[in-house]
Amino acid sequence: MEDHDDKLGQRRTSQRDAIQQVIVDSDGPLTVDDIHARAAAAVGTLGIATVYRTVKLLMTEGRIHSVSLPDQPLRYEQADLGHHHHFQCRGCGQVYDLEECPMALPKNRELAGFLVEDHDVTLYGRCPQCH
Amino acid sequence: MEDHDDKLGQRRTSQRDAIQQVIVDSDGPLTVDDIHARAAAAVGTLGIATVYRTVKLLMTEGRIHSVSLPDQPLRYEQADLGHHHHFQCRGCGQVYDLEECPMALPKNRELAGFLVEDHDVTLYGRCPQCH
DNA sequence: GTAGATGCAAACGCTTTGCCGCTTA
DNA sequence: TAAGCGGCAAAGCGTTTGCATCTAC
Repeated sequence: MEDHDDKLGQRRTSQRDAIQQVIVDSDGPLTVDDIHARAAAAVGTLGIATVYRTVKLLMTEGRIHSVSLPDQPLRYEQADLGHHHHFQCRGCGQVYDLEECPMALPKNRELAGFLVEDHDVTLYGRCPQCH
Repeated sequence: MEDHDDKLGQRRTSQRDAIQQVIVDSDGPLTVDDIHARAAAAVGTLGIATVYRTVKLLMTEGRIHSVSLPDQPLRYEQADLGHHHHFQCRGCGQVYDLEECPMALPKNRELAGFLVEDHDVTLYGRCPQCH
């Protein structure tokens, strides 16, 4: 509730505030369309190009990360969530953040000759509402 | 070395043979451009549209799967590889298949209220050649 | 007042599709 | 020889960019 109060770019605008707020308030990564739809409700007009530009700006400033799931548009989430993974519900399609890390592999270990520095895990199944 | 001898679609052509062969011979998932470049070497002319059409056909017939990595074009690999995961080298960018599954989570277990049916893991680091 | 930000529409790049000639069976 | 298939070029679609207007500072 603090970091996104910093000025983004040179000027603070209601559009950028709204976009950052939407991302901070979400409990999972959002697509550009998600962000656009939610932020548009908070500001009067919001062009999709502004969302793309702001997302790109947030990316280059390192405030958000992209999250990719197979055959789906990129999603974005704040960068300071720490180590976590994602769960996509096969019922409603929503993507949630998960705190637990179900990986048995410590960092910087070797696996079959490959030096593993990092990992990405996506789980699929049913969210509490859908099962 | 057997399955792709089955006829794909109604007629067998050198282009489709080449595309299937490239996918079978690879030791990791390939992008459309990868497939195009490698298969073009085997046939005289090969339009990129043919690769897209053949990949889509292979997908709908369930012979290949798509593999997505963040901020990168989709890759494709044969479907009958069994449970496995992927490793991307941060040196050369190549994606490899890994036999071992470093997941500590059994199927159909609950995690924080979510019923986990399946998972996807991507590891990042250095391949044998790059470290 | 001035430079940065927005919105609109045009441009762009990757993927898909239409069309016609070629090739397989 | 008939219909599937491939190549080419046009169309689509999501994302980016140019430009004129607006606005934060």
